[in-house]
Amino acid sequence: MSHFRRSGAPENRDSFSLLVLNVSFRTTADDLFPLFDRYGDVVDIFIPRDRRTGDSRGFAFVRYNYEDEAQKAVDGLDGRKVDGRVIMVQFAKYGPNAQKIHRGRITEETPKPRGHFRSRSPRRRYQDDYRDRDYRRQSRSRSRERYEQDRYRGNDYRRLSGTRSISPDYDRKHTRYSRSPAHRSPSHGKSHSPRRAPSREVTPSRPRDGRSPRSGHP
DNA sequence: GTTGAGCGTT
Repeated sequence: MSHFRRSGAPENRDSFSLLVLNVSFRTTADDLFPLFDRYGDVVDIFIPRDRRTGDSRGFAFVRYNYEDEAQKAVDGLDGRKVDGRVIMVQFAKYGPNAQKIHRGRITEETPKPRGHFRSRSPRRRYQDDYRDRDYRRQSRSRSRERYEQDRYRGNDYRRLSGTRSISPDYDRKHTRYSRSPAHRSPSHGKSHSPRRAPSREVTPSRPRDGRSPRSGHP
């Protein structure tokens, strides 16, 4: 049978995705590739990462062309120790594979009893927030090839987040005011008051200013 | 430097 396998084949909707859980936060796709590739042809490996920190979330997705290979990987890599942590490999349930998800609820064939859904993680909540308003800024000029290369090549996703500061304004202000002691007397900070003479003798015992000594405080 | 149930992107 000369049947060339092509992406999107009717036999396989897209590809069988495997969900790898319990993986270390430092584990990258490159680390999982050689492990999963040994059991079959890995189409692609994707590891969801946080957009803020850029760190992995602790799980990865591995795509196989055939279910046989995927099953083999599950049986061989499930329970295997990777990066010092025991990973759990199982078939992905949700995602592009299902393609029939309705707001977290699977409207497609659900092998699981209805009425019961696993609760979501609190970490996913913030992701939904920025995800609705940040994806639009992404440039579509990128090609898929470039994405793959970047993904496999970029082992240092966290490096970019390392140069991040708490706040750009904070640094500027801090540098500006760093020249003079920030902890000054409260009266100096309110020297803007016209009724008081700045940079002068602060001795209240001098009525020469024509000001009462008690006018310093309400 | 940290954490640990879960289901994903161009």
